[in-house]
Amino acid sequence: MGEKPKFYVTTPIFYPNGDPHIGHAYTAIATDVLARFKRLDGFDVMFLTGTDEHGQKMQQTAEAEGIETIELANRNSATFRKMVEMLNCSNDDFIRTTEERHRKTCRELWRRMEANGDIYLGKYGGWYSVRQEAYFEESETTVGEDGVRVEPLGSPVEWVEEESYFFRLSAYQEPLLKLYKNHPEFVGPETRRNEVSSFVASGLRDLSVSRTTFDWGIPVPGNDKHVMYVWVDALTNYVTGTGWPETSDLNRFWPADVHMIGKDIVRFHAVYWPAFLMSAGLPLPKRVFAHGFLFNKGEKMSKSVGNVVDPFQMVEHYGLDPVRYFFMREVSFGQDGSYSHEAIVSRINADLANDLGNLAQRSLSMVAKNLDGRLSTPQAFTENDNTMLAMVDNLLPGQQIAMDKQQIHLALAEIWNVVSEANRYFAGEEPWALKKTDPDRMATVLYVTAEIIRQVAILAQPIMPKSATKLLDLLKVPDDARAFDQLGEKGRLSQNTVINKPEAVFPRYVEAPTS
RNA sequence: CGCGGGGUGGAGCAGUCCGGUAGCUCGUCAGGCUCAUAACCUGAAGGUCGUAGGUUCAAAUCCUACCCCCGCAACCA
Repeated sequence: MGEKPKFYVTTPIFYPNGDPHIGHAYTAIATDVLARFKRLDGFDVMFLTGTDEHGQKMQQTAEAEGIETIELANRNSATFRKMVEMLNCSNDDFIRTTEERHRKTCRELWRRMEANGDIYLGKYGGWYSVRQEAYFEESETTVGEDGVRVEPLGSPVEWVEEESYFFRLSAYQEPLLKLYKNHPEFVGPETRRNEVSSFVASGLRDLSVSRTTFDWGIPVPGNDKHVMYVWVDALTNYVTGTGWPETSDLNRFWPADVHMIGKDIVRFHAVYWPAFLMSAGLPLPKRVFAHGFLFNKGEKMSKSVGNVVDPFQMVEHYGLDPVRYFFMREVSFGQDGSYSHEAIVSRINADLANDLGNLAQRSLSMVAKNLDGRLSTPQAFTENDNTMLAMVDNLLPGQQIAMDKQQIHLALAEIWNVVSEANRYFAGEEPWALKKTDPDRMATVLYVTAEIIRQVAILAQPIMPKSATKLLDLLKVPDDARAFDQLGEKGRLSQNTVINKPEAVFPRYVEAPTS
């Protein structure tokens, strides 16, 4: 037997300056879906997530709360970890940038970049916004009537000069452009690649990569006055996860196959990160995929508008699998999307309860009532049966293609297309009428339907692990027969499987009385 | 002249690169079925594809101008 191909996928590490919001959950769910899909598809998978705990904002927040920064980090990191668990993410590790292993990796990466001549000491001066944690060009700032100079978003800026190490980003313009050209799949979706590539083409300035104005970070090797710029620190986590520079059996996972990110941090992942890696002489990730933002009824969520949705509450309210399904199905992955109570309820009831849930219920309950739960095919398949079966049997290749391009919504649409077809098939065959006229034919129709449910459930596992498991349990599919190699004819439900009376797997969402 | 995305039946979207009967989901209306989670199936109504020009035998699709909406503008998924 051959070695399994490896697949390494990551979420961005979350900045635990505050509580997790729906966007964090969205990224985590999507990444989990990919990881689970690949595992079921026979890959040796590593899925990493975690928290990015350094930087001035963390230090300031802690000061404001009157606690040690590490206490804040511990507390908030734990909340993010809880969120990931609550979402039933199958991450293999949860990294914290305050861990010793990460410090080691960062410092080694820095040394490599330095040894390669890409790090030099200089002076950085500019209009600095504490709130944005960023410098601005003087031309970007304006002086208000109160005499206070502010950046475009309105936070006050002050003139700051500090000694800083710089990374010779300018030297990587050509290599980066070549990367985008030779590996167009490096950044997805395409619109993001165009953005990145035109940004790089417009010229790159060297990047300030250290700070002396605070100390909550990883010290620069050989100069303790400086701590590393948070993005050098944060991005490196992906390598830390594979044990580098120590020799480890995890080393095999680098380079990452996909970095899943939100569109706001494309530049860091698609420009800075590959540049850092080239400098340090490490292989580059295969792909960076940026998804869009989620809007609450079309409005950007923000604390001031008060439409921020807490993922814990959302899942509490609708249930985890419905939420996972909703986000993966509703929005074209990669584009911005919108969510609302109405849209969620509609998806839950139409797709889950009515289409898939009810298909299982209507067919399996007939098996329980009329066949003592026994699945069998007393007759040869008709043309209809074969057409229907062929449709499910052939789902996998399309799923693989869609998932490799992170087109999760398309993968789901294809599955549900089969579910709809199965409902049509069922209605057309009228097994309830066959009960009286041709019981053998009825049994065959029910078997075919059960077989469709089996395969749909197997394919739905990445999206809705718990619910899909329930369906497979109902069908008495053995635990070791639930991977994708069991799809198609090979894994057909065994004759004379005896199932129990089915229970509803996807209940309808019923609006609570408003009073 | 900052950059980008978008304006398609009541709602949300696909189609636009590679012109040629305008498609999907939800909703609405009518019918069917009764196995099932008041679910399922069939059919129908409903769009001058933002506006105005142009190219063409033919434009949602290409070109020009304009209007409107929404994001972003070096560190918030």
